[in-house]
Amino acid sequence: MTKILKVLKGTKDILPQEIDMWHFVEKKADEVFSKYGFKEIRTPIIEVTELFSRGVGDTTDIVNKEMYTFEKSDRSITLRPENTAGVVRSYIENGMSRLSAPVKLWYHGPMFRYERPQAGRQRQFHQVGVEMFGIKQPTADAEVILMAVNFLKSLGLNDLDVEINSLGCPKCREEFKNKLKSVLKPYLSELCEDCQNRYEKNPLRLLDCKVETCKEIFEKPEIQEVIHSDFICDECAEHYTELKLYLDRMGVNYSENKLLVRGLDYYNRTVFEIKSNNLGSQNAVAGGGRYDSLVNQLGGEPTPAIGFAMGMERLISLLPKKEPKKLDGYIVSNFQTDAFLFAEELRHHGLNVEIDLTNKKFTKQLEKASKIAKYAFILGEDEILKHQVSIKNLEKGTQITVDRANCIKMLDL
RNA sequence: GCGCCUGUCGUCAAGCGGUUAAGACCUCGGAUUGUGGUUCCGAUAUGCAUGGGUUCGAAUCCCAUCAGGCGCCCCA
Repeated sequence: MTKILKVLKGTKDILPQEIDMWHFVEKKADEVFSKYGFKEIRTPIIEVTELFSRGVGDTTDIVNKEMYTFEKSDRSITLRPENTAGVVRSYIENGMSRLSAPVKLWYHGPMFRYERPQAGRQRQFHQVGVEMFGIKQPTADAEVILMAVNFLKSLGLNDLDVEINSLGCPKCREEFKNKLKSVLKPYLSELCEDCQNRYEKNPLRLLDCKVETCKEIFEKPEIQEVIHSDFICDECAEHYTELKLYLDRMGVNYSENKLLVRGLDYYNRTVFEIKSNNLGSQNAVAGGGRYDSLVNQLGGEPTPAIGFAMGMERLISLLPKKEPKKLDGYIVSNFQTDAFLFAEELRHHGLNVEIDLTNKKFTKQLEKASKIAKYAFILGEDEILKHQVSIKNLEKGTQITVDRANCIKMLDL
């Protein structure tokens, strides 16, 4: 037997019966984000590898071990693992810094990360996200978080937890890193291998570790003291306080999580995550934050920016299932030419209509109609002779016979 | 990369060393020569992921391979 080919590990077909959910989320994103003045942008799925190693940061797992990278005529090309870097590239390349700030962009599309798939995690997955450029004030942070919450609400997702944190700026972060390193130093040999690595490369991410022995060490009072110390500088603290003030006034429920550290190197100051309790271990539906140095780092004028991304698969898995849409009409007839012509006429008037292509028996055609359509349009011998059509409401079982010419007028049924 | 679990029809499954490999849904055909969605009848796996082994006998036990799922890590 010929071998059956299957989808690649970690990828999935989005089948017709679930496509309505995707359209729903995309439409809501457009609706809600447009209300805040965001415009959609579509950037390529492939970019030069350097964009991600420079943009996302080469100490991150994403860049280190999760990228789909290949060589093509001497260039190293990568399937985008996230879209902030791509949007920033486009912002710079298209001179959007000359536009009046803020520049507000949103996107949706597939991303690729080479990881072991599990619940809520695929190798090809889809994100919907936003980026806002040019505003350094915490009003931008507040608007973006507020919009994220409102978008989720518009989908019917109300009971999600919003967590926020401030990572400070490069200056205060450096100080914090050093403090953390010095207090952890005595325990260095007891930490897990990953943590020992992180200790050198990115101490902030130590706090994310889930290994029990590491967690225990982090519980020690002198370490807790550093973790919970308000290390951020006055300016950063003011920014953070103002953000919280806005969120309070806007009625956004949130909790502060000092351990919330993003795995992407480009974040500074505000970071946030939105989590659900109904997702299993991959419980973040949204993650985002401020990245004030990224534009400059990628060769643009220094431009403050903030954004977030949401996992579409995770969002959709939280939504109630939608019933598949039914066809407006199904033509039931053994006169195929007439059926064709009449179906076309109905289609020209905007209806979704199918006809039987195999000339099945009347009862079979009606049975099919009842399964997939709201109305059966019956064209039998009588109707053909009199230029009529019998319209049967398949839910109620009622039926009327009318002139075919009039039928069009009555189609607001 | 590491741990755990699982592979029986298109789908969901029963099966626990000897069965004709249940059942349900879907699909198709018929009862019903112009009235469906409720009813009734019938069809559909020489086959239990693949390859070895144990046994008189394997879907059932063992090993390997492959595939899928879940968890760690990380993230959306």
